[in-house]
Amino acid sequence: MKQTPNANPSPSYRHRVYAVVRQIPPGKVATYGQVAGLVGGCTARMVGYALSSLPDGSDVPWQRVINSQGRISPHGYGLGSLLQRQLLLAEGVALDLTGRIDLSIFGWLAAAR
DNA sequence: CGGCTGACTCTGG
DNA sequence: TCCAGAGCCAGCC
Repeated sequence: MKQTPNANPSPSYRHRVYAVVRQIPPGKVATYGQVAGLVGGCTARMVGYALSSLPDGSDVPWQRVINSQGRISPHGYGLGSLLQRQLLLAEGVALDLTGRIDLSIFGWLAAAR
């Protein structure tokens, strides 16, 4: 089936974000801004809020979504960020000692400024 | 219907 | 490199 990311009428804005995030290949990471751009007509914040409202048991690799700085935001009492880091390492994504990811290498669209 | 919160991003110091 | 403030929209109480 053809995936029409931004041309797919979703019941909710969040579902549309999930569709894009779900297209992120393993071992790669995308920024909120990138996802927002793919979704179209939305800001990076909307993506973050959508993921924050992520339903339980969803197949959305939210862990592959990070901020523009290539870093993990301190979400969920700080426990979620730790979990995300572990998941990324398990995916093969190398994290810097400071917790930074090289978007020019692991970035899905390699949006290195 | 009104108000608050939130996994962001940018610019300046 | 780190800190602070402002702009933004959607969802929930």
